[in-house]
Amino acid sequence: MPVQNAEIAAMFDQCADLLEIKGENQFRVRAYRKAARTVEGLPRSVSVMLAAEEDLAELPGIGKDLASKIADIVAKGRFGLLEQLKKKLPGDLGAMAGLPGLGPKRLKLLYDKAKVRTLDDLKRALKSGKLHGLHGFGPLTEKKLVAALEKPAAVQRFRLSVAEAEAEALVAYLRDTGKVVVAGSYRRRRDTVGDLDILVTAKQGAAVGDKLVGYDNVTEVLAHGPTRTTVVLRSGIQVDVRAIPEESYGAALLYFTGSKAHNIALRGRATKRKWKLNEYGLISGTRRVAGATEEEVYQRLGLSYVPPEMREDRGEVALAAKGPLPRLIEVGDIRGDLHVHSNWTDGTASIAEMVAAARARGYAYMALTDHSRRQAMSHGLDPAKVVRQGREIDKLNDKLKGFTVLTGIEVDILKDGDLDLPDTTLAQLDVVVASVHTYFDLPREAQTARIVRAMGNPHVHIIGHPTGRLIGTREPYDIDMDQITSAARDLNCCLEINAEPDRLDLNDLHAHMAKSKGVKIAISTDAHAVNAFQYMRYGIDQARRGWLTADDVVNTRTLPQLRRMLKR
DNA sequence: GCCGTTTTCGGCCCGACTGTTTTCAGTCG
Repeated sequence: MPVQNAEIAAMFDQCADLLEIKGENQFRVRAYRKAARTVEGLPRSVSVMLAAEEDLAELPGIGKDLASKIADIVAKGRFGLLEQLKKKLPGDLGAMAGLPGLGPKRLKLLYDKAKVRTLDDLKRALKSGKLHGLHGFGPLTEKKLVAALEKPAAVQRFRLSVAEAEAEALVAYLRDTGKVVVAGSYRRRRDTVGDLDILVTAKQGAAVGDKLVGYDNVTEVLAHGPTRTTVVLRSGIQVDVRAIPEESYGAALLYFTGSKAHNIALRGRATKRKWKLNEYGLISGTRRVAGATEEEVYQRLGLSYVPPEMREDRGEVALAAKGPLPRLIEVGDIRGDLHVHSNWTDGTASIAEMVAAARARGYAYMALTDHSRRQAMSHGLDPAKVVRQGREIDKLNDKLKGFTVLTGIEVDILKDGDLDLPDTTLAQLDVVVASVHTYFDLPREAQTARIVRAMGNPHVHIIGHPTGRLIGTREPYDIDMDQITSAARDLNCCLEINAEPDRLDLNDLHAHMAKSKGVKIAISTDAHAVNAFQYMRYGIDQARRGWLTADDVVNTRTLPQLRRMLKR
């Protein structure tokens, strides 16, 4: 099985950790980390790129040496340097590196002076008092380590929609301290958020932190200084609040929005101009060149404005240096929803109610795509029921002015890639979404072949939630997205960005991969209730993170255009 | 280990907070 980009990235990250503990040149360490991010963010797998004889050394942060190391990993499936490092530094240093207060320096000290190599070693050393007197290990550090070992901090990320609820409440609470904005991965609209980074422009910086510490939901205060305060809320989410002066608003927003890699790229450009970029502004000597707005900072760095969703150091800085970036898709570009359920199967509302909700959003059309018969639990439709539902839709359409209900189905993809309804039934429908709902654990080749086979059916227009993941509860099934997107392009089949906040599937990287091959995307809510149409914006978020424009998305089209595009 | 409209060598993002020191290193984001 070809080596995955994510595996290579993980190897480079581990390598960086070990090199750092070993005390290697920090820039060499950083080079491995940067390369890991580059490989991880590629729209195509390096195995495929190598097979096409592409030069990996042209990728940002990857030079001759790392390119040959990647080629080696792909060829052998193993990474020699990492194996050597592991031999030199046996144990479970990765797990220990996750503990608060343990960075490379203290880890090395533990390793060399106290022979601590695993979490169990550390527990014993703490208990026996072996660490007393070890440089940098005072009573408080020891206490924190003991606490962390007893109750390991759940390294959890929160779904964007969950983080949103917390963020909105906090913003309201802090509003009277100044201008409040949520930055970080939340503003970049990542599908999950690790912590909330909140920025407040306030004259009295300390007052903001004080107010945060007094928030009802705070269970722990991790840091509390004059300009920066960090707390943990009852839900477990960590909140960082930073107070900054008005004239630094733009620079601070930029800095706090990240990503870290994007910031580093920007700072590199500043350095080249003999400037310095920090959260207070773009600074030349002691003079502030820019800082009040983000636009101003980008402009002075010779860049066009980069929307937060693109700030991942995936090539957007180079693109912004060439000229204006393409206008990313917006919620207002959407003219209809192509994946909607009703109470004919597992939805909670009638077709007419769903239509009313779709019209209220200003849509021109909606495809009703209830489940097929295999979904017995949700009363999936058999061929006869499909016909009956079609008649009801016809009647409804006769009465509707300026809105069209498209007939459709979300048909199950069976184990071998066959579909759950006969072609004669599918041929009668306007929109056929084909989805996997069973056999999630097939091996990669079989799972991929199954979906490609379904796409090969000329009646299928869209593959629904292509990876099947449920964020935080179910891993995506094992498929080769490179193959899937190539097949989608060759077979002229659309892929879905399912906007349901638990799914967000395709994710941003996959959406970008699809776009880069010219595959058309449908952004759909999979609405099972009238209020679920509002999830569209989460789908738009991920589409923007995948650099999609309105042109890449089929349901930005007028109905006649859409009909033409879906034809196969 | 990467990279170059100042450079193929000598740089490499930057500041806040904490705990351990006794003026600062380490960690973190």
